[in-house]
Amino acid sequence: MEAFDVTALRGRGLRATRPRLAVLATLRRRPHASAEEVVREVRESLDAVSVQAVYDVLNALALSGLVRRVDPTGARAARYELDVGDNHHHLVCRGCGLIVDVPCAVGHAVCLQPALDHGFALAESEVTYWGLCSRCQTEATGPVRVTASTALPEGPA
Amino acid sequence: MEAFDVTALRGRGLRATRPRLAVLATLRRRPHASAEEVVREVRESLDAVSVQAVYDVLNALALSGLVRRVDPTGARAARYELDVGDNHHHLVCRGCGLIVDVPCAVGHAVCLQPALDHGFALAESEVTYWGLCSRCQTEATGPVRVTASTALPEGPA
DNA sequence: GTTGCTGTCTTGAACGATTCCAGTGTGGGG
DNA sequence: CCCCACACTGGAATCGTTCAAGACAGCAAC
Repeated sequence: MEAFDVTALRGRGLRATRPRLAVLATLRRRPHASAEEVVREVRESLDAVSVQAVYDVLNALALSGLVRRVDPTGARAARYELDVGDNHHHLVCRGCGLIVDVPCAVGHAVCLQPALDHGFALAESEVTYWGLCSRCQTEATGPVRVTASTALPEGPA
Repeated sequence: MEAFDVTALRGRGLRATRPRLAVLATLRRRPHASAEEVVREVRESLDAVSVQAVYDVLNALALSGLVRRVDPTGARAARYELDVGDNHHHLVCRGCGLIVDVPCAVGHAVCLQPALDHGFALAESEVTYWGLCSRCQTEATGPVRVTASTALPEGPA
């Protein structure tokens, strides 16, 4: 695991430093961690790591494609996950902010091709499903954080 | 237009105030405006409107479903648009941040249903297409703001 | 038209996530 | 093993957004 990360980093021309390896290990353990969570977790294995170092590491890893940055509309802080290259999508709970991975719904490129491309060179498409997780459904008292448009009754999306 | 907005506001139990009407007019003229742009534009028709008033208005309108808040991963500031209820998607330029509306690509509910719902009660799905707009494709010198994962070669999304 | 209540706007300050800067250190190719 | 470019540290700044308290103004009732 360690060795794997070391080669992954070197393969992209990045040095294999302790903070970087710790960040990768953290994201493997906890996908969708916020920068703050990463800092907390990394500090449990390494004595002193600055917040800025973590941001720097996350940016460097995101730039090199090892890490994917996700920030759902309305979330306070960005989340990070290892970029495993499967281009999965996310299911986000409007109640508690829980993020769950879901594989591509359809298995073909239909989601990648918008009806009109307006002259864009398309690189990627990203799908976010919004809803309420099972726990927030039962606890109607959960913190409700309505951020964007309200519920959609049915139909095409 | 004015009258239409007035009834729309009152219909949701909101007062029809000048700042609110001005914000709605601004968003009709410029979809995907940031809060700052809205402030600037609104101040051209109204003498004095505070930044906080605009944020308050945008939040109130978003909560009532008249306005949709969009913030693409990596964007500094959130964007706002009138919620016309057609649940369209967005095409975002990685170069300059330009946002363009696209109708739902497929016209059926395939995008709304992830393969696994993990017990979630789904409310909505949101698709963001990433790429380079035609201008940024020609100007290779444009500001490149890589934020999340890097380009995806092909295949399912 | 006037009055009064309540929801809105204003001013001013705070907050949290992220970034910038300058200096120190350390990984790893030579 | 040595050196230096790349990484990390600490501190401060920035930027979008929100909070709080008080002044103001829609609009419903009279």
